[in-house]
Amino acid sequence: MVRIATWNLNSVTTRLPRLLEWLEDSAPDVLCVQETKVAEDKFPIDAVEGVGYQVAHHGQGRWNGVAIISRIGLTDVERGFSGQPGFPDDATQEARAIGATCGPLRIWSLYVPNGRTPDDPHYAYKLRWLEAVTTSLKDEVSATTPFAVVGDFNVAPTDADVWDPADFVGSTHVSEPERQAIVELRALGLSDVFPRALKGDHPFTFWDYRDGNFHKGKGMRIDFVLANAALQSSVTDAYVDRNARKGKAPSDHAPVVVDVDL
DNA sequence: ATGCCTTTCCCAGAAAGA
Repeated sequence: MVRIATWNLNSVTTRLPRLLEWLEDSAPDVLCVQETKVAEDKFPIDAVEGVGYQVAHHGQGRWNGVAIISRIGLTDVERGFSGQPGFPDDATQEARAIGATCGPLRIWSLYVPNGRTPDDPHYAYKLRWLEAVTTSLKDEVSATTPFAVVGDFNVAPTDADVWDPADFVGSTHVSEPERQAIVELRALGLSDVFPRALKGDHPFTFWDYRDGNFHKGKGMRIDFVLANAALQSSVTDAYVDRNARKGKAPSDHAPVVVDVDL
């Protein structure tokens, strides 16, 4: 069994104790993380290596930052992808994508731009970014090698992926162009590995810190695992670990866990 | 209960998140 997971940490520095605890408790073989919020060389690699993992990090100072944490090998690391747009211009690149080979698996950890509001330049950037990552990955998705694109996509693929669609009219994350961009990404031959919810009917992965949204069940499913046929056919279980959203100083995202029998 | 926002810059308050 190989356990794959993705988790937006909202600062690896602040979340380090919880990250180490979660690695020990959940024992993923490969964990992709987002929003490390530290410079490339400031990731707490020693601490993570201390619990038996290798780390590849693509970071920048204050925002963004993605990493792959693996205990089944970590080779052929790629930081960013060819044709990756930047913001506010392409000369200003952000650390939002890292790819690696972990044992039998090729995997990418993505942190898709937020978009802010539909009339914000950041929204157009988000759509360009999704189109570009799709183009870039086209040649890498093979039917036979297990392959996954995981992370924080900042898109709720359907109305069932937000607590109340009425609250999202005119917002980002649910607009048709964003959802279509995810459809196009899946059209490379990737399927959305739909997780079990550990509580309730919706496997939400994000709850805003504000207004007690977690307490009120106001979540969104914006983090997911897209798997090619070779990986999808091997899935034995998938769930959102909402317990990781509880307690003191949690991230605002919960990990998505996928077990495969390769 | 799962609890009213949190993190970064850095030391004050703005920017960002989604």
